[in-house]
Amino acid sequence: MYVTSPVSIFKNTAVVSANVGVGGATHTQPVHFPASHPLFFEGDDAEFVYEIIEGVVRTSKILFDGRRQILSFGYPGDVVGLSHDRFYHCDCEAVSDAKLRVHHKNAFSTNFERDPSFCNELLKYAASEVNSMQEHFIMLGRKSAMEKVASFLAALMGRVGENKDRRICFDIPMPRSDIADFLGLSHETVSRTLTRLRLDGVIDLPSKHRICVRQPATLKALAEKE
Amino acid sequence: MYVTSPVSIFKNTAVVSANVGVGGATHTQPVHFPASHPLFFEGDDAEFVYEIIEGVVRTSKILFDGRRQILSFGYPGDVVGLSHDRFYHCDCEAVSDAKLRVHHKNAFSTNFERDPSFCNELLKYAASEVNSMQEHFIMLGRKSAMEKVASFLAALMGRVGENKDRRICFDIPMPRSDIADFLGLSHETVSRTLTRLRLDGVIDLPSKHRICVRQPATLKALAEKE
DNA sequence: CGAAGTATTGACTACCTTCAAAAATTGTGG
DNA sequence: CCACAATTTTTGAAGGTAGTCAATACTTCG
Repeated sequence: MYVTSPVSIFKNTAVVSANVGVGGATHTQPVHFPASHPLFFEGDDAEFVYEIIEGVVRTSKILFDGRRQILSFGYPGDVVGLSHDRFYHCDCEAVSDAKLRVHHKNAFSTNFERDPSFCNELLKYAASEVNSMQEHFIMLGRKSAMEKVASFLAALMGRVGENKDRRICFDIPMPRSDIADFLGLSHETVSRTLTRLRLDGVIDLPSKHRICVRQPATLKALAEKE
Repeated sequence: MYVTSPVSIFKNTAVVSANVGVGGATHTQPVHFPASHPLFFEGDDAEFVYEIIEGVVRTSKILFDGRRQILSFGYPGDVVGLSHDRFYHCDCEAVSDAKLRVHHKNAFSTNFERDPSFCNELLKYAASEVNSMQEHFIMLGRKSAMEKVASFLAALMGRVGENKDRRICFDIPMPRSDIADFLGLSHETVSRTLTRLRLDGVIDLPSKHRICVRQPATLKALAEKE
């Protein structure tokens, strides 16, 4: 009935992200961005659109007193940096080392005129983007810490998880504080919740940046009910 | 630098809302919906798009156990019910008595093909919609109860406030529980926070559904810092 | 006027945050 | 390659903000 893909919370971007081919854009060489390197800042001239080839980026907004809300994690196939006006509306940095294809914004807008169906396609992605953001509203507004963390892990599991002897494993390239700022929690609470999941036998933590899910069904259940 | 309008949090809709003219649609008579009357439910066939002429509607999502997150309040000029697929992705009800113009979805999609600039226009609105939703992320994830309520009142003030002998007054058609579910709070906390604002002399509450702001500057300051 | 729904207020509780310190990991320069 | 510094993560203890439960007041509506 409800057709949101489990990975949707990772697709949000600067303004609109679209997991679509960038038809007609010049094929530039992917550019390497080292971990923590900024792509752009809020208020900058929105000159470029970034297509993520490899690695992970984060988009965020900062409040005057330093409080931060991470809006999205961008994974390969996602696009960040689209804007409805001249400016970027959030900060964006590489989480891990990343390879990005950099397109000039005009490569997009001229496409709209040449190819109306491309605009239509983008519009659909924008709509599903809005839809996935609405899911995140419930997460931020109405879920407990355990539900938030479990939802986050379950989504990552669905998107980048790989089967390894009965467990579903994946990397978590971002630090705990990023997860915290994405879920509206403190990094201590994220850490404590992960520990509890580990002690309960739901997950293993072979290293700080790697998670193996022993009980996927339990994790999914926790994502909706604690 | 940041070009979000202060009213933006009220524009979010079922999937995409657009405060734009519905060019080319047949001009049907506005239909009256009494207070609390549902427009559509999540999962329903997304047959119609609703243009709000008068009154207020709310869009929401319900969790399995009854927890609710209100996604948006729709005011005159807003459009609700657009979907990227065949189905609605949230519930929608009239908050107060409302007059709505009901368009068949085809009136929109055929427009895309006839008029590419209409699609482009819609895309821009979708992008600014995403932008305003991102503001709401910070609200839900990182703001205190006082900041949330103050932000909400400040936004309403900017959108529908009217000057009355040195105060800015406006109606609040929705019950406290709606405000609570929009801000991710309990209705008791909303009530307590309004009382505190009243005792502090920032607002008057001439009736349950009416607010007069005595100190607009203070209110705006509280919206960002408590 | 009485009933039902909504709003306010109070008391208590709990979840999460904050502050603090220790442990683990990562990075750097010799 | 190791030692040391810096950062990140974990864990602990204490406290606060907001939630829950409950009772009362207020509105609205039949």
